Amino acid sequence: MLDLTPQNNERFATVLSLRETAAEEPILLRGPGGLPAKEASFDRDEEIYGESEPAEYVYCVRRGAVRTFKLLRDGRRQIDAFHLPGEYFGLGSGDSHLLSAEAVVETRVAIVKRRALENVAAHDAPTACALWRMAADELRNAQEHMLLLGRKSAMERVIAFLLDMDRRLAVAGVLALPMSRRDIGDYLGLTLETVSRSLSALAEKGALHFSGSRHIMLKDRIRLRAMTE
Amino acid sequence: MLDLTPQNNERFATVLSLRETAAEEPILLRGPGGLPAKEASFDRDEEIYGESEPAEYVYCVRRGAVRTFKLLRDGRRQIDAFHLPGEYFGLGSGDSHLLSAEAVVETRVAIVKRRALENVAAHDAPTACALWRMAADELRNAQEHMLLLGRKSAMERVIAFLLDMDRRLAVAGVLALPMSRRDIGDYLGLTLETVSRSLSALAEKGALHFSGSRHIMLKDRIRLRAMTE
DNA sequence: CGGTGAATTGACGCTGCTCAATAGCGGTGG
DNA sequence: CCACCGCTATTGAGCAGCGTCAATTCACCG
Repeated sequence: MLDLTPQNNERFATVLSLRETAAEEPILLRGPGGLPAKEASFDRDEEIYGESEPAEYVYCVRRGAVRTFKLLRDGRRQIDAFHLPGEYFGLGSGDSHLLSAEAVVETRVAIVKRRALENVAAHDAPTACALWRMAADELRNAQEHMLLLGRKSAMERVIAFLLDMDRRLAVAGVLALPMSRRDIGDYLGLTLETVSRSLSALAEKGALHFSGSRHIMLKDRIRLRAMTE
Repeated sequence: MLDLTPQNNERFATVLSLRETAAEEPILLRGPGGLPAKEASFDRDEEIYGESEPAEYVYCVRRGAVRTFKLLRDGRRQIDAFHLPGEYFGLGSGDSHLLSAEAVVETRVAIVKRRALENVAAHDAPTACALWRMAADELRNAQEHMLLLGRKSAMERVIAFLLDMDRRLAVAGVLALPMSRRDIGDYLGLTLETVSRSLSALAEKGALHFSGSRHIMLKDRIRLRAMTE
């Protein structure tokens, strides 16, 4: 399961931030207090950690994709974020995790011991500031997502999702989605059928093209953006 | 509007944290780096700051209540939090606010210059850690709220809201809500009519008693709690 | 190819929204 | 002290958007 073999000596320094504004962000774990990162691999749908488990590690996605989510007793699921290569997860400030995390596809992550990180932060202000910023960035995403979940229509939600994924992982204008329609629905507060119908309607209108159900090319991003704000 | 008259020399030190677990939390702005706090008052429905305004201050509620929210162009509103006495708001890590803030009722807040706070955090690890924790606490609230907005029924949302408010501001078992049904609806992703109907249904079943539409006494909190999880 | 899980599509129903009328509450002034 | 007024909350009727259930169809991978 957890493959903790020391893989190399590279540090988190090469992995800059939660977002592609990487270069300007504070660099977690570099410098004198920098911590050595190990790596671990997870299969598709494999659990990385469970809600309310003690939080032993902090993670950074290298390859693949991770979903973090909460469950209700009857099985309803809310995915609160997808974490893509270069993004951190698992760094709330409490002792135990508040969410569960699973690999969406075959995934490799860098890990660092949480306690070590906290020890550094406790007397190194720049590291602590970096943690603050990263938490604040996640908070901003959560706030935007609450607006989506509380007040947007199904079509608006799906368009917002497509634009976000397009920005974060499109290569040469093509979006290769790692997650299923069910995952998307559980992220957007919809059913998988509603997601599918919305995507079909957009394709029908020529707003996007499919090449296989998980490969999407958006047409006219400007107009799409105007439909979610 | 902003009454920045130095009111007294007390410091944020007396205001402990975002939550009632105050005593155990790190104390923002105490000690050598502690910053002097001024105070300001706002009328009911008065704007405290607007979305995308430069973030000049960080706030702590003294008396009253504050709502922070986002708007869509057509007027749809999502309130992402109510801030009650003792709670901080306005401390994302960016240069400009991500939300608007308004006083729900006549409200008094303590304020501190954001730049001064950042200057302290930049070389004082404990202060930076306190900021990290506060952002992480807000993030936890946001994650719980996403589950509510994405996956809970109207009745479950209203019950969750009542239990949360009961915990945070009930005195002698009675909840005196400062906000309108519309505010509650915009917080829960519902209309004011649905909120009203849910409350009436709960009163009908004897799960709560009204004494005036904004004074509520919950009956059997245990059973109510079982209805939201 | 063939099999299996994912995605699409259709029919129908329910939850919560919209629009509208009424009732209640709190403040104000005669 | 009570009558009035404006705002807030309640309640009702009808409807629509999205969920549910079910049947195909599609894509991926051996």
